[in-house]
Amino acid sequence: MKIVTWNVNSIRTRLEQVINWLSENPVDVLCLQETKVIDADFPRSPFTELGYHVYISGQKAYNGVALISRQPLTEVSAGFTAILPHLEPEWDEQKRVITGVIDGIRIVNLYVPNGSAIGSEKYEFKLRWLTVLREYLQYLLKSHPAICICGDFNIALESIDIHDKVNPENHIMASQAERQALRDILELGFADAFRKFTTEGGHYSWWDYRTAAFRRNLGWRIDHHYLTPVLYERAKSCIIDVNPRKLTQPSDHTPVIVEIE
Amino acid sequence: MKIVTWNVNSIRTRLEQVINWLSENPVDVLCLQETKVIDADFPRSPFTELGYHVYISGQKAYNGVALISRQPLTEVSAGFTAILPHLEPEWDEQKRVITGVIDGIRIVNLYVPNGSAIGSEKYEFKLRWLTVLREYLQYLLKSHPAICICGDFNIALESIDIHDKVNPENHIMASQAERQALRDILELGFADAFRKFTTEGGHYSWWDYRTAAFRRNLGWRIDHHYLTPVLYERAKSCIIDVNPRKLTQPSDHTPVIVEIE
DNA sequence: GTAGTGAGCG
DNA sequence: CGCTCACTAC
Repeated sequence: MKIVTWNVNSIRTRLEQVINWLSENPVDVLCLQETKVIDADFPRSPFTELGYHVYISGQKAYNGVALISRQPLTEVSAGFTAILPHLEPEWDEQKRVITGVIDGIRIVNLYVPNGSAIGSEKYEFKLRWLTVLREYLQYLLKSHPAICICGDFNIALESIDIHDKVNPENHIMASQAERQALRDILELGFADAFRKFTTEGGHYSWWDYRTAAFRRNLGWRIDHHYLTPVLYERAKSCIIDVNPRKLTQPSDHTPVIVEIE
Repeated sequence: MKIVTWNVNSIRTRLEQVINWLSENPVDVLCLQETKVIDADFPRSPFTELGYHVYISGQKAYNGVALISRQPLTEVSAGFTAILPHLEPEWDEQKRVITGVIDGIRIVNLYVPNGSAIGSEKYEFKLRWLTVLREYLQYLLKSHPAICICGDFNIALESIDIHDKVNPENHIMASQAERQALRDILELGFADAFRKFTTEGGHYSWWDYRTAAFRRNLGWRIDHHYLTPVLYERAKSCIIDVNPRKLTQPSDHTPVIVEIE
């Protein structure tokens, strides 16, 4: 089974590229982030016409996540509060979480807040959001030994995940507090699928639109699959497909594909 | 000699279509309207690389005219005040007029104000603008017997120039006052090149983007070539090329080509 | 419906 | 840089 994460930066703008890619890469589950569209306007039919099932949680202009699955998913839910009813409903105003189960694997598709700048209000929100995510995953782990969390984490855990033109410690997406918050989550029992197969640096999944970052390969690896041990064992490959980033009018992110046997 | 008028509705958005058309139709002079770009940002090189000379008068966001000529033009000037220095400079704030001479023919490329709605302030401006245009042409006629005025006139003179789903008299671009203002200009000594060759209706140069007007052929003939007698005699054809309007992301106008022997 | 602008975001 | 929105124009 192939599970893909791809921040498409507007599904309406990127629809043709996503459909072309999916036609050539008929993966099992495609996890999209930053769809930037309300559910009523999500372009479902191009996916259903390819034989996929579509599960979405979107809003106007910002955020938005989607699960596109060849087989129907079960136990689909959007947001934190579906799993953690005690939470304030405000935690689900931003559409950043959707989950479903396929073949006994719970897939959690995430769009982690960007955080803007270290110390900003949005930064503090990002850190709080990650503590809620930890609680959410902790709950899911009670009933699901096989969990794949994937998405745009907006965090690079190690310096080899970032080009060397940047001082990680002082940069959003690489600060101590962000990395620690993510490590606290992984300590629940998740491992980075990509690092099972690739130990060297220089592999990135996002390049800033500005400063010709892609041409100069000034990238970051911030799109991840984190697997519980039973799945990590079964992981057969984890590949970043750089090609979509080379197209004209690309997303700033490119797809990452994990294959689980 | 072939002289073309084409309201391109943004030369930056339409550049590829215009260049493709010009490559396949290597006309002598291409008169563009609604270029919607300041002179510094006009895409000159695609035209110069085809061997054309470029003369422009543009502004930000609105209006803008250009003369694209295979041979260099002489006596090029933009605006009314270059010819009528007594006018208030405000008359040239909107970039709607450019003229130049080739082979003894003075070409006047116009983007007549749209007028918005009958009775509006913009409507009154359109009518006043047409009286200034009359004065401008009257002056030019003193020294040039061979004049071709062409462009987007935003006026359909006869009911056969408009599809029949509209009540002309009450419609902007067809009101009595607009038609009379244009007739007052033509009485200086200009004749409609298109009507030398085609007497029947149903030939249009503009279709509203809205209401699927092109598919239903609900068009207007508002892009014209008006010729002084010496040129009218020499006119060999006047053709509306509907094909560019059929492309994806077209201008709402399509080119009109007059051939002068 | 399809251009343009400017602001907000990342 | 490239996406959103809300606005304006035609």
